[in-house]
Amino acid sequence: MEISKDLTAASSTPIVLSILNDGDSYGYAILKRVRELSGGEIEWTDGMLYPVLHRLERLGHIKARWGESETGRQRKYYRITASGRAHLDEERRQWKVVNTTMRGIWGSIQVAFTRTPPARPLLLLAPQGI
Amino acid sequence: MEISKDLTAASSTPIVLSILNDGDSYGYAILKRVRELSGGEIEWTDGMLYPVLHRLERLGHIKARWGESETGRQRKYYRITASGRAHLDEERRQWKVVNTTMRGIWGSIQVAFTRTPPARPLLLLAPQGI
DNA sequence: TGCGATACCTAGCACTGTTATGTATAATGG
DNA sequence: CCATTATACATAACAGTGCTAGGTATCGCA
Repeated sequence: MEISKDLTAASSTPIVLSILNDGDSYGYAILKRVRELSGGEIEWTDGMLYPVLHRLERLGHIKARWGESETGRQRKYYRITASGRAHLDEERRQWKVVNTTMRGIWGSIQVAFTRTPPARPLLLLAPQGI
Repeated sequence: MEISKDLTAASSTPIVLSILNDGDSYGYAILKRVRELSGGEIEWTDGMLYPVLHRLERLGHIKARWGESETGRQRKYYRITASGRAHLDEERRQWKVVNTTMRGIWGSIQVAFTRTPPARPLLLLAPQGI
């Protein structure tokens, strides 16, 4: 499926950070991982990904190091930083706000399934004050 | 909450089309509706909204007509077109693909909460090897 | 009279994905 | 042995778009 430019722009950073948050990776592998995670629906180009990686590195959200594959190929591995994790958290919060808002407009179907918490939980594992 | 530029760009079109899909409206009212729908989290500026409306009109997704408020103020009302509804459907599909993908990565970070209870929970406070 | 809310509009800036192109190596198939 | 594909990284020019900052105007209220 073709994803619009704007949606790609909005999702590329949190997706890359999320992938790196699961473990170090490199450009080509990230492209394949995105395709895999989306069930083949999202197809990124390398010309779009590399500038994203360079920008994230410039901002200090990820750090690069050169490494070698089993076959001897040079690879540039990226690792998420503490700053990157904080940024990812912020992006996730924003994404959820927007997603919730949009689903609110779309979904007259969606029923809020709020459940009143029990007045007295069966197990008081962490009482306040401790 | 501050929503990033990219996320705003990606969500502005489907949000505007969704609001107009619920009924005709005009610029200033759309701004208030977005704030209301998001629970006050999304604050659009008019300088951002009007170009969006003009673009959607140029693309044929909405149609404008001048009207009058109860007080005699001039208002530019917008109505969604058939083309606009089709575009909205397409945007929703894309949004869902991306959202599902992102939730997939985020979910993998969290610990899976399987129904299978631990064999001896009380005694497994420390993993083997300690 | 002054102020905030209502109601619309636009120019220039900065950022970013797309497209196209370049470089190089390893594996595969004929 | 050679051609093709996959792997692996990089950048320049282009086009689209929100943001900032500014402008115009009416209405209700104190």
